Amino acid sequence: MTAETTAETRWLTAEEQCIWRTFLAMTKQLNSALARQMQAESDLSIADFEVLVALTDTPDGTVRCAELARCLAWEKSRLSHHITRMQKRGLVDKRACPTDGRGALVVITDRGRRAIEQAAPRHVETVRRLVFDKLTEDELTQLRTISARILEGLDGELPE
Amino acid sequence: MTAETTAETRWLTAEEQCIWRTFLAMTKQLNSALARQMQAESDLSIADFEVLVALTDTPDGTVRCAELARCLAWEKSRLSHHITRMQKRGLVDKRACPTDGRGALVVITDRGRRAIEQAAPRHVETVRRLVFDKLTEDELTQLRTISARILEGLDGELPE
DNA sequence: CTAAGGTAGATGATGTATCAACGATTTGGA
DNA sequence: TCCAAATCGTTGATACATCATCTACCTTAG
Repeated sequence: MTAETTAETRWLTAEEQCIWRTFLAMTKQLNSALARQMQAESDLSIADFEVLVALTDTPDGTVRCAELARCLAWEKSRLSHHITRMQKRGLVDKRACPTDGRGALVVITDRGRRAIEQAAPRHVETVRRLVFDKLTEDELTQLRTISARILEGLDGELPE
Repeated sequence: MTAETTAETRWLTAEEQCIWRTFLAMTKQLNSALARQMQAESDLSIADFEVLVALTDTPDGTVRCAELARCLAWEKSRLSHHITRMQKRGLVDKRACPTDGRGALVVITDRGRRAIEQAAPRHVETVRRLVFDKLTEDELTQLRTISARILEGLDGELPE
């Protein structure tokens, strides 16, 4: 219908389609399962968990918004909205930054600390059960190699 | 801090953490890259694409809502909302089901057909470039084995 | 010192996913 | 035959991600 300016499409073979569909189903269902588990057992989303992990990685549980956005690879807007919601739930708090009048500091609250201390072991246990316990040593090595190689090629595909 | 009712947590070793983080980063960035490509080149989301693929898999481009929801593994509510939006964009249409008064049929429109015929080759090309071209034959086989094994264990983790 | 340009974060609008509740219809068993 | 239960799809509420835009503040060239 439209002119093919590039070469003929290299469609996937039946074999390749099967691999691709299996891989997609696995990643999708694994993410769902991890999210469900954390929501059900700890009342946190994966995003909440990531924020809390980043905060507990520092000695005082305090991180600049910009730094947090960078290390989570989130848009600053997404972070801002998310922190607002987490603040309403009492998991984090916000403070003015003493060294930069534009800045804001995110601080983990006691409630936030209790939440992640309860969530972390259960999350790790789930990851172990669903992934690490299922694979042999060799397969884990293969998974790392494969993931790293694909990831490498994605660096050139950044959002502009 | 809280009583450990289960055994000690089997935390991930540094090695395991590295594998896990690499795997998570890969799947996340791969999904983003695929979504961005389809949005930029074909003005479709991955979800739109999946719906259109399911519709073109039938001879008349018509599928019952319930069947569509089942084969996409979507909630019926999500499908309903999504189809409404796709209908507004002229990609699909809805009809009453002649054999079941409760039912609804989703039909692909000419515009929807043109959209997927343009999108499909570009999507396949991207999948090839980002994944299949990056891996050896052996690695593809390994990826299938690994994905299948993890997926198998997830069947028991269905949403209730 | 001041004006220009950059950076930090907040906000509102839009599109999307999930959940609970609902009305309509079909189905299966008494 | 008739009613209760199950199924089908829709709707509204809520939560989340992204985009464009905005304000406040910092930095630096002049």
